Order: sequence, then structure tokens, then C-alpha cells
Amino acid sequence: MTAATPKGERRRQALVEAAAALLVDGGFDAIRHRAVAERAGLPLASTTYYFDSLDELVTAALEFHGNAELAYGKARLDELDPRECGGDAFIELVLDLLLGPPGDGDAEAVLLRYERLVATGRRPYLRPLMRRMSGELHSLLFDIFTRAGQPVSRERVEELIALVDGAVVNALIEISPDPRAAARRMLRKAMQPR
Amino acid sequence: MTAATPKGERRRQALVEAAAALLVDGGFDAIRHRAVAERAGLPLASTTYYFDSLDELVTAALEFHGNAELAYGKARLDELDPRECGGDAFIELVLDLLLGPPGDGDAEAVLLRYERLVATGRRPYLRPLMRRMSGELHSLLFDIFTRAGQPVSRERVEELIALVDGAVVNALIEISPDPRAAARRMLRKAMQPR
DNA sequence: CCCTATCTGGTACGTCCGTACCATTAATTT
DNA sequence: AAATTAATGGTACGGACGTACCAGATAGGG
Repeated sequence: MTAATPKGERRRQALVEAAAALLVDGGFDAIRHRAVAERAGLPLASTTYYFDSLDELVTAALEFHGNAELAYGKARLDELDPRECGGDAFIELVLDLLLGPPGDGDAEAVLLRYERLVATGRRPYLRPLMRRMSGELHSLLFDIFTRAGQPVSRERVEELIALVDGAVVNALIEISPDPRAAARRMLRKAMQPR
Repeated sequence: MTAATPKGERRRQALVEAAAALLVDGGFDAIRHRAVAERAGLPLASTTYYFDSLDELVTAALEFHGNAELAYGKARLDELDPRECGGDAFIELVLDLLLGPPGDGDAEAVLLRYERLVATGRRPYLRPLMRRMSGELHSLLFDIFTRAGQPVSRERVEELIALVDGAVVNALIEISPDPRAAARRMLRKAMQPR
């Protein structure tokens, strides 16, 4: 169900944002009617009024969060100074796009991106959305490589993404996971000139 | 709690196997007291009698399934004929170790391995176990490369594993996912002589 | 103004869950 | 055989969940 009134639209949006916040904090399973309503400061019934099912709410939350991530990526592309992308800085840029900007809750934040990919395996209804967002991310990386004076094939982009993703997933089982460091190591090795 | 009687031990084992089967079918969330009991043909209370908590049951199931996978890998290593591991056959062997033998429920089966990795991110109590199993798998692959006359560094093994894992996770969002094919493509490219 | 469509929010139903309880039975030890 | 320990299985409790319901409030168009 969609809102028909400006106020209704604002309410609906508040629910989506609350759901996205829960998604970041606790993964897909954290998105529940009651939790979303409480986080948005709205009554329980508002969640069923604006969303026909929980899946719809989950989809909206994922889309919201994905768009935010893509917007961040595009901003980074726009402000990219081709003279300043020597090796290490460029690698950090790529990591920022794939893992999000570095921070305290690093492992926690990174986890979500990969939880999303895997969770999609058991939630087919998310596939179209995930495909779209994944495609845009690939294009974004392609553009960034090109702009940085390191043109690559689309195939190569996929290869590098796979390398980073694999490094991250395998780093998650460490005692104190540092997926970003693992990804950095792999990326550095793969990108060093031969 | 552990069993003290042979019959009790058998019952406990039946529960572990039922839980492992559920794990394969439906992921971690599918392991619930009632489901395990029903699958094992035992009463609900038997699950709480032999396992102090659900986490303990989950851990036992993961360990059981992991050991089975490792045993499969070791068997493949033992029967390996160094004369028969030309390019493609060898690649399939590596894929078998990392994704399990190919089959109908391919995508479904593959999903579990990656769900495990990611789920470990939110279940710290699984980390020691996962680390052990992951380490053994790495060693196994290292041995196989060596035995096959393609010696590699441990670092290179990690790199190839990451590549496969990344390819798989990214393949999961396709309309009809074929993670094995995606992994094969990446692996082939990475291993072709330069 | 009123009427109608939209929205609000409290409440309740049915289900599933983890876990606990406990009287009974089986097995083992003394 | 008696006593002690282990195992069994039916049942119940309290909580969380998705979802439905509905009386009341609100707001825009006639």
C-alpha cells in the first residue's frame, strides 16, 4: 500500500528509514513490525497499514539503504581527483566503495553487505533489487578505474570484486575479524603491476 | 549434557544428524528444538535433555556436517591420481572441495557454506569451530595442489579460495543462480599459465 | 458545512518458539 | 533385590511474532 497524503508519505518514509537502520544494526531478521514501529516512534499498526507484508517492508529498507550506498559511491566518483589516485589511496577508495567508509563498527558494517548477498539466496523476492544495485555498483567501479587512469575490462572489475568479497567472507571467522585489512591485502597483490 | 549410556549416545547422535540435515536444508534458522526432534523421530524433551541450549545443538550439527565435508575432501585427496589432473579435471576437483560435489540442488547446497561463513559473523560462539574447519580445508587444498604437481604457496591458496568464494556470493543474486559456473570461470582464468 | 476517503492506534487472535517441570520407566550399581 | 542414577515423554508457561480488526480521528472536495 502506498500513501495518498503528504503526512502519510512522511510516516511511510519514517518507517522505511527505521527499518533500514535496523537492517544495518542487526541484519534482516531484525526487521520486525514491532521493532520498526518502535524505532520510528509510531504505533504497530502503521507498519501493516503502509506495507502489505513484512517482505515489502524489508524490500523497501534494502532499497533505501542500497540507494544511500550508491549515492555515497557516486559522490566519491565526482570528487575524484585523477592526480591523487596513486596506489594506496586508490585502493582505499575501492575499499570504501565495496565495504563502506572505515569506522569503528567496521566488521559489523561490512557484515551487512555480505549478509545481504547470502540472504538473497533464501529470499528470491530480493533478487531483482539486488541485481540492480549490484549492477550499478559494478558500473561505478568501472567508471572509477577509468577516471583514475587505470582502465580495466568489466571482467576484470568482476574479478577484483570477487577477490575482495571472498577475502571478506573468509575474514569473518577470525577471533577479532578485520575484513578490511584482509581485503586490502588481496587487492594490493592483485593490482600490483607485473 | 553428554549421554552416559550406549543407547543414550545413539539417541544423542540421532539428534545431531537430524540437526545437520536441517542445517543443509534450511540453514541455521531451521535448527529448532521441535524440528530436530520430529526429524529424529524423538520427543521434544530429548533435545533439551541432551543439549543444554539450542546453540549447543547448532554447534554439534555444524561440527558433524563440517567433519563429513572434510572426510569427503580427504577421500578425494587419497584417490587422486597425479597423472589425471590436467587443467579442467583439476579445476573440477577444486570446485568439488570448495562447493561440494555437483548435483541438482547445487545452488541450495552451495548456499549453506557461505551462509555459514556469514552467519558466523553474528554468532561468535561458532568462530573457534569455523576456524578449525577452515584451516583444515586450506591445508587440504594445499596438499592437493602439491600432489597434483602444481605446487603453490599458502598465500596463493588463500587467494584462490577468496576468488571462488567471492564469485559464488556474487552469483547468488542471479535470477537462476549457478554459483559453480561462476566460480569455474574465475578459477580457470586465475590458473591459466601466463 | 458535511460527507467520504484516508489515516490512526489500541487491542486481540493464533502460532511458534525456547525452555522448564515432573511423574514414570529403564538401566546400572551396590 | 534394593537403591541409585539415567533417560523418557507428555505437558505447560511466558514471550515474541505476523497479521487482522475496528472504533475513532482527521482532512479535502462538494
